[in-house]
Amino acid sequence: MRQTQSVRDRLLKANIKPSYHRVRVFEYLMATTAHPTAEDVFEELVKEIPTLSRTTVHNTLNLLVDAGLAHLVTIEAHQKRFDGTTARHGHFQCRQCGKVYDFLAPANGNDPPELEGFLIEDRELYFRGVCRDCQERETKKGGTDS
Amino acid sequence: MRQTQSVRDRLLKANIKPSYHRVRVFEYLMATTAHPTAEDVFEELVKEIPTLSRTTVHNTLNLLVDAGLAHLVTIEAHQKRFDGTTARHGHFQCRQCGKVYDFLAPANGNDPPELEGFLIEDRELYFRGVCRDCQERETKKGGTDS
DNA sequence: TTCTCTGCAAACGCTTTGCACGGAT
DNA sequence: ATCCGTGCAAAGCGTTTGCAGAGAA
Repeated sequence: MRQTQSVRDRLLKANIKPSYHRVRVFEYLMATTAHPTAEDVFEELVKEIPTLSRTTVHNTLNLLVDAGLAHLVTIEAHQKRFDGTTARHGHFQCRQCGKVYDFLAPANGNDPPELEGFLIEDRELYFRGVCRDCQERETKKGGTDS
Repeated sequence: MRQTQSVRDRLLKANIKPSYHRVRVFEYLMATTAHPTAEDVFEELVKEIPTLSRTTVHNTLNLLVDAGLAHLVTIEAHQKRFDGTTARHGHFQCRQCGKVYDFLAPANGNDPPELEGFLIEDRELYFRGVCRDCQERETKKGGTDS
């Protein structure tokens, strides 16, 4: 419950009233590494909060992103994914299984010279390809594709 | 017109029949640095090809991306942007004016160790913040926000 | 003739908006 | 009594799909 307390404080600092729903959404987001979509968050939380609505989840997630408390992951074009981690890191999405992996961003702090004078607030590194599991699956199958 | 020729060749190599529409879409994509959306491409090309339809533009852009001839830029969640450049580079989007800037990716060839064994086919670097122009605009205004 | 590119219109999926209810202060 | 978080339903927006017509080989 003390985590809840710190969550409340962080919301308060961001001028977001820490209602029960908002606290739960924020907690869930920080606890998971699955880069959930708004729908994912809703489906998980509605189990324990049956009256929860999608609108509230959307509202809350947008509030969190606007306040800088959550990250927007746009590695897929048709939907928003959210990330409660504020640490700088990247995402890899496998084009076969669709899974999104986290990785720590390489520690090359230097930003490109073209962006001198730009205020950089957010850095996202997106890699796409085929994950190890899917490659092994391919290898096992060999040329069995007829 | 010789560029058209090379465009045709590249399409042919990718097993895409170089129809007139497809050639024009691909040419346009390679000529611009504006990271157009499908709608942008449509609105530009429909001026010279009045019978062009959005469906064809979408189809063609998806073909190009699947063939690796174009890049999908998902820096915004609600729409797809396309990029005809195959060179490794990054994008910066200003949260005030919405403009997307290109920059050459920093030459940090080393990929994160967590992704060892992963087949990395595509690397995208997305920065968000406030561009120089918008910062200057803010500075000029000072506290004039009423 | 056959193949497939094209285009219209409708369907689709996710997000946002409008509005009214209800709890908290 | 006022404020504002909440939830339902509908609208919105860009993308995809189904199907029929036209053009190329």
